[in-house]
Amino acid sequence: MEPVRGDAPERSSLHKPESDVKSCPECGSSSVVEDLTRGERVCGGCGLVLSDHRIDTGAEWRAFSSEEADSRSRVGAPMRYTVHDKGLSTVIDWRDRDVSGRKLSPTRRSEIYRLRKWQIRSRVHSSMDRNLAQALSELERLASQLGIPQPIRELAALLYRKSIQKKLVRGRSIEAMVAATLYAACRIRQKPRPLDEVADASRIDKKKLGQCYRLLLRSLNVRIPLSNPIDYISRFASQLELSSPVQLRTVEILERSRDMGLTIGRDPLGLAAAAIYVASIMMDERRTQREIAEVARVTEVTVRNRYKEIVRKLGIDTMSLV
DNA sequence: AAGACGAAAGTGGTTGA
DNA sequence: TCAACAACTTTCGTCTT
Repeated sequence: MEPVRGDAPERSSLHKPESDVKSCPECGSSSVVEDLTRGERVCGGCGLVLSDHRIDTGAEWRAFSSEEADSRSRVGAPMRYTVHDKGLSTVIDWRDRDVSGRKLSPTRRSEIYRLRKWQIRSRVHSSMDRNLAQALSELERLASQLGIPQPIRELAALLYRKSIQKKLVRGRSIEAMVAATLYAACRIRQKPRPLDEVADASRIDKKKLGQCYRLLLRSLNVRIPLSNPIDYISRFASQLELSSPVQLRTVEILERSRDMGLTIGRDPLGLAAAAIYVASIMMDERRTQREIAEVARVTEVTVRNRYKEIVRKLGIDTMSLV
């Protein structure tokens, strides 16, 4: 397989273990081999692929000798959108000496002094950068509270930069726009979080957040498809401590429901919740409507309505459920 | 007593005149 | 800009396990 570079969306697969596993779930071996050229992490014991589609952070060129490697290498930290100057800063330090340690001439010295002054001013003192610096720290706070991985944070930061350029932030709270970009980034990467969850973690109410999110979609011309209920399953299932057979059955139910046209115009969260409810009963790991409604952030009524439809249309025997 | 059920009224967003 | 509309929520009384 070709290594994946750039920001190719990673498709979540139910059985793919999280990428930061320390030991192999299959044989227990703790030797994990990174195969960067193939973008995979492989168990050294049994060869099980622990995660694939990893982003290759290595160089995009090949070198055939160490001299060639040296000459081609470009030094510096990787560019990041979550640092307000993209991490590309070169800082002029305070010593009045050049690289070889000699004292600078007076004219050179005043020149350096001037450069340093303007570097400091231009970095933090322009209003856009001040806004950005504040927004990015809020982004970090929010993202870590929600447990959102770095690549998604980077995407959110990129979206925020774009919305500053489009002057979307003016007249709106920074927090609201940050929350909206984070919510959007999660959905783009197919790891959606309920809007309520993001709203709770920030100090923004759901309504404002929704407004900012829609504004973002319209102004940046990004087309984000409806979230897929399946993308919620593994998170909800683990919150409810449901086994993986239940998750599998849930996915099955969702796929059949989609084929029967039960999903159009329905809230993906409600569908996910209802499918989990049905599957949990079928697999004899019953959870109450209330418990499920709570993690999916919908009401019991919605769970009920969806699950009734599913049972009726898919011809699931109600008796076998009880 | 907890969970499930379903009716009725309220909410916020979308659509189309 | 406004009304109709679909989906979801809130609330509440009743039935079931």
